[in-house]
Amino acid sequence: MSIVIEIKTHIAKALKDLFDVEVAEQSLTINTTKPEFEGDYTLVMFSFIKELKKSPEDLGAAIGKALETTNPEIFTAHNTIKGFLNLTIADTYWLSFLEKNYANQQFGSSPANGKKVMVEYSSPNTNKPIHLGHLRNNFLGWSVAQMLKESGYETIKSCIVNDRGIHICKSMIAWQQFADGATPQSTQTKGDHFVGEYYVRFNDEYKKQVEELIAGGMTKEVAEKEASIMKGTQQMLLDWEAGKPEVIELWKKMNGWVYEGFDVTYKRIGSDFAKMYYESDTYLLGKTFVEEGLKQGIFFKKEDGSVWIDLTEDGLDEKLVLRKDGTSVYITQDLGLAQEKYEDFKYDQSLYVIADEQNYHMKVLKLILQKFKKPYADGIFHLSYGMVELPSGRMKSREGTVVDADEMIEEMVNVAKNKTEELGKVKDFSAEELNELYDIIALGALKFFLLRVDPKKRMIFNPEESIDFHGFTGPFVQYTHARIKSILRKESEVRSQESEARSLLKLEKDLIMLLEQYPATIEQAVTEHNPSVIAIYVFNVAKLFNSFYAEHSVMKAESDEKKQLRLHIAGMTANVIASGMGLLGIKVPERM
RNA sequence: GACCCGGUAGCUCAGCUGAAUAGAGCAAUUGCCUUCUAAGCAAUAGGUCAUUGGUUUGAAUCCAAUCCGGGUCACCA
Repeated sequence: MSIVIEIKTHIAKALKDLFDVEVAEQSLTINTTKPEFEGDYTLVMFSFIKELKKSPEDLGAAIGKALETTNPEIFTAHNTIKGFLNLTIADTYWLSFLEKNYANQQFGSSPANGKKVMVEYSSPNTNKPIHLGHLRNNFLGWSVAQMLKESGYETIKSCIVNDRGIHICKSMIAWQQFADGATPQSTQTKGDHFVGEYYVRFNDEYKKQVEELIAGGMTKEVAEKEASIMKGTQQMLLDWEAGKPEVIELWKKMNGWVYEGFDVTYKRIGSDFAKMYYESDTYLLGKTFVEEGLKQGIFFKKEDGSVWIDLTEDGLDEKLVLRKDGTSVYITQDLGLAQEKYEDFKYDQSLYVIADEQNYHMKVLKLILQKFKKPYADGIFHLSYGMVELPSGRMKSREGTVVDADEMIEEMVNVAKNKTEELGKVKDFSAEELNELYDIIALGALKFFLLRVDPKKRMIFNPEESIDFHGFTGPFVQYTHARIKSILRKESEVRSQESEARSLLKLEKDLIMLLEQYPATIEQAVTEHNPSVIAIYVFNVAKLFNSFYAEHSVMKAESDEKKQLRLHIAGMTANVIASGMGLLGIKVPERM
C-alpha cells in the first residue's frame, strides 16, 4: 500500500473517530508538502472545514494529534498553516520501506490480473519507409504494451500491414515503367527505401502528366483521372483483385523487398509483434458485417446499391460502409478485423495506436460495433496520438519533407559516438561493446524524446537542432544509472544486512520518498495510457539522485551506517531507473 | 458551415479530476572536476497561464463567449 493511501485511510478514520463524519478516502486531497514548509505530505482541509464548523488551526491540530497518537510509527509531527495540515512521516517508516525494497527487482510490477489486452501499433504501408511519425507510434505502442504487462495484463502486440490498395499499386507501376529491372541488391539500397523511391517517382510522373493534359486544354479534375499512369494503376488494382499472376508476382516481389527493409529497422528499434495481420488477407472480412447489418436494420441500402449507417442520432453523420460497386471501404475492413482479432484472442481490451487524424473514424468503428452488440465493442480503445510536425508544418512523404527513421537513427548514433569519444570514459571497450553502447544511447535519446511528451499532443521536431543529450533527456537518465553502477561496482560487497541508520538527511529522505511513488506512478501511466508520466518521473528520480550525489558521498560516508544506507538508496535508485526506462523500451548502460 | 483538439518563460514541454509565491529542460549569465563518472551540481535572470466575463472561500485548471492554430466531416487509406 502506498504511503498516500495509508495517510488517507488514517485520516478518514481520525475524522470518523473525532467528529463522527464519513469522508470518502478518494475525496481527500494529499499533496507532497511544498519545500518552503515543514513536513512531507499535506492534507488540504478546505473542503470539509466549513462542514465541521471548526477553525483550520483547531481542526489541523485535532487531526494531527489523533494521527500521532494512533499511529506513532508513521506520523511524528504536524503543523497547520491556513487550511493546510502538514504531516511529517517518521524516518523509521522510510528506512523500513527502503530495507524492504532496495533489492527488489520487481518493485513496481503487479501480479497477473487475468485480463487480456491487444495492442495494435505500427501499421506500416508497404510503399514507403518508416519516418519519425511512425517512430512515435512504434515507441508509444510498445511502451504502453509493456506498461500493461508490468501491471498484470496479458498483452498481445499486433500489427496490421497495409500491403494492398491503390497506393501500393502506384509504386508497383512506377517500378514496372522506370526501374529497368533494378532491385535493392543491384542498387545497394535497403528494400523499403528502394520501393519508396518508386512511390515518389510515381507522384512525379503523375504530376507531370496532369500538367501536360491541362496544358492541352483539359480541366484539372478530368486530367487527374485521365493521366495514363493513373489509369494504369487503377487497372493494376483490378488485376490484383482478380488475381492476375504477373501482378501478384510483382506485388509479392516488391512487398518482399519492403519487409526485408522493415525487419532491419524493427529489430533495431525493438518493435516486435505476436501477431501480424495483412490487409490483403483481411480486406474482404467486413462484408459479412454488411449482410448482417442490413438484416438487423442497423445498415440501410440506397437506390444505387451502396450501403450506409445513419449515425445522426449519435451526433455523427451518415457513413458509407459498402460502395455501390460492392467493394468494401476502410471501415468495413476494420469491422472485419476487429471480429477476427476477437476470434483469435478473445481479448478484454483492444487498443489501437493510431494518429489523431482518425479520431472520428475510430469513434464510428466503436459505435458500429456497439450497435451490433458485440461483446468486445466496449473494450475498444483508440490510443490517439498527435502528429510529429516540422517547424514548417506537417511531414508529407510525397513532398519529400519526411524525416526518415533510418537516417535519424544513424545520425543519433553518430552524435553518441562523437560525444563518447570526446569524453573518453570507455576507452577500454571493444569495438563491439562500443557499438552496443552507441545504439543504447542513440535510441535512448530518440525514444525518450518522443515519449516524454503527452501522446495526445502534437509535437514539433526541428531537424536543424539535433536531439539533446543534456537535461530532460534519455542520456541524462542513462548517465545517472551508469554513475550509480560505478559506485556499486567499487563497493561490490553490498552487505545485505539491514542498515542501522535511524535518521535521514533531507536529500536521503527526499529520494526514498520519490522512489516510494514509483508503483503509483506506473498505475497513473497505465490508467492514462501515457508513457510520458514515466519519462517525467524517471527524469525526476535521476535529477534528485544527482543532487544527492553532489552533496553526499556514498563511499566516504560519515559513518558505516550511512554508507550502508546510501548504498541501499543508490541501489534502489538504479533499479527504479532501469525498470522505468525499461517501460519506455530504453536500455540503460553499466558504463558510459 | 458543423464537430473535435490545442494556445503556459525566447524555444520545447510539465502542471488541467480546483488549493500555499505557476514548474522543468534548452538557450543566456555566474560559480564548482587533487578523481564514488562534470553526459553532472549549484546559483541568477526569464510569466498579463491567448482575451473577456462567470462559478467558487480559492481558477492556469471548471463554465460561456471571442481571437488564433491544427484536425475531421470522402463511394481515399
